[in-house]
Amino acid sequence: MLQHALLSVGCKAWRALSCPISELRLDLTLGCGQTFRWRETGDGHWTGVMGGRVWTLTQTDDTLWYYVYTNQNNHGTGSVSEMGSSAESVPDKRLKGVGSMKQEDEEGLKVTSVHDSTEQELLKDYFQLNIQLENLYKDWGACDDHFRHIASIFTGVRMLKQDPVECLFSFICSSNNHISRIQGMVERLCHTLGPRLLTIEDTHYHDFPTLQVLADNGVEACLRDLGFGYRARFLQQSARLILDKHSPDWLHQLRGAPYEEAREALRTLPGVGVKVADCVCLMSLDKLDAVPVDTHVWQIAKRDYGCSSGNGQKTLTDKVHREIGDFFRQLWGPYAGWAHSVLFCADLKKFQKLKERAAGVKAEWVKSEGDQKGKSNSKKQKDRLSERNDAKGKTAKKMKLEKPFSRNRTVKEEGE
DNA sequence: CGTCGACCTCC
DNA sequence: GAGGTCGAC
Repeated sequence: MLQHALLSVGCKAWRALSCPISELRLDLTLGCGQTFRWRETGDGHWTGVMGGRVWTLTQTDDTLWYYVYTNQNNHGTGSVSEMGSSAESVPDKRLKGVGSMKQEDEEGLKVTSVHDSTEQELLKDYFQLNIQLENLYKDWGACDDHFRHIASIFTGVRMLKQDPVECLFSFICSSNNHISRIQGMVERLCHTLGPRLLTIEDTHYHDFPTLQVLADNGVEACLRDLGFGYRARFLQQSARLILDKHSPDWLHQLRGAPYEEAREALRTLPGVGVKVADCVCLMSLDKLDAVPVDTHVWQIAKRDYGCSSGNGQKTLTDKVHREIGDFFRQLWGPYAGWAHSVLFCADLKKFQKLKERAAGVKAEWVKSEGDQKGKSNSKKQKDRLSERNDAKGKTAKKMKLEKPFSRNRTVKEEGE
């Protein structure tokens, strides 16, 4: 039976990609709620489906290791593609020890020559490794002290370039929901409607369902049975609308459209409001400056940046969405969506333990530098904002920066 | 342009 | 109530 790969057991079967930990942290990047398809199947080992293949990823200091499974030993249906069959049985042999390692090496090389470059490119593309995260962190932190201190702990948080179909339909599921439940829903969605790829240790790995399958009339009832609630209809109707009024690759084509245009196009789909549209733009359509504003991001803007947009309001109106988004775009620039994900990640409950370290670092810093530094910080931030205002020909009136950067804020207790 | 209730299910 | 959207005031 196929088993989840472990680097320590069969490292010769793994392939390596040079990638320092500062450029990518798998735990944060795969666990921050931008994708719902990866699980930690071993210590620091993440297994999931991407590009129609099943992968296990792990990393050491300067290396991203990846293992691509093949369908040999698959106990599922015969509908699995034959792609990669030349690598059959490599996983099992690797995991059984060192006895036949020599032969496996040769086999591994053969496999590598056929698939390695494609799969490596797939991985580079998915993690967008051509974009230098360290440089971006420096830019964002240069005029934003809050960011800099959070970022000193939350390194390597990067945006994935996801498949637009998977991204859209996953985020339609996200309304009124938290990450763990969305994960369960997406898992059931794929298990029920997506083609099976292979089975590892009794876990079935499926690809994401196609638009054609999602658009079927029976899908709503099916998904309601699976606990999707009112989102079941949104999913089916959105798929239907895309196929009827547009085309199967309409979503992909939105990669070539300007941000505003793509955003408005997505909003014509049922179940897609501003927040979901921004998520899809940022996470699958290359809109680097799309900032998805939800209640958490709103809290961050108010609590950590003294942003007063929507103060005294109960709900997130379109106007507040726009103002918060503009606020962060002014602050961070063209990669604002990427920067936002770092703070968003740091606000998640499951990463609070890490954040306490950040708070400690910050406390020491405040202690050693004193209040003067804090004051000049907020000045620096305002300078930066007005610079951007000037550059874009906008008035300072648009900015909602009220109070200076608060240095003694409490660690957030709630949230996912 | 902003508020309100409803929509599903889970904790 | 929840990381939201929709339709009606």
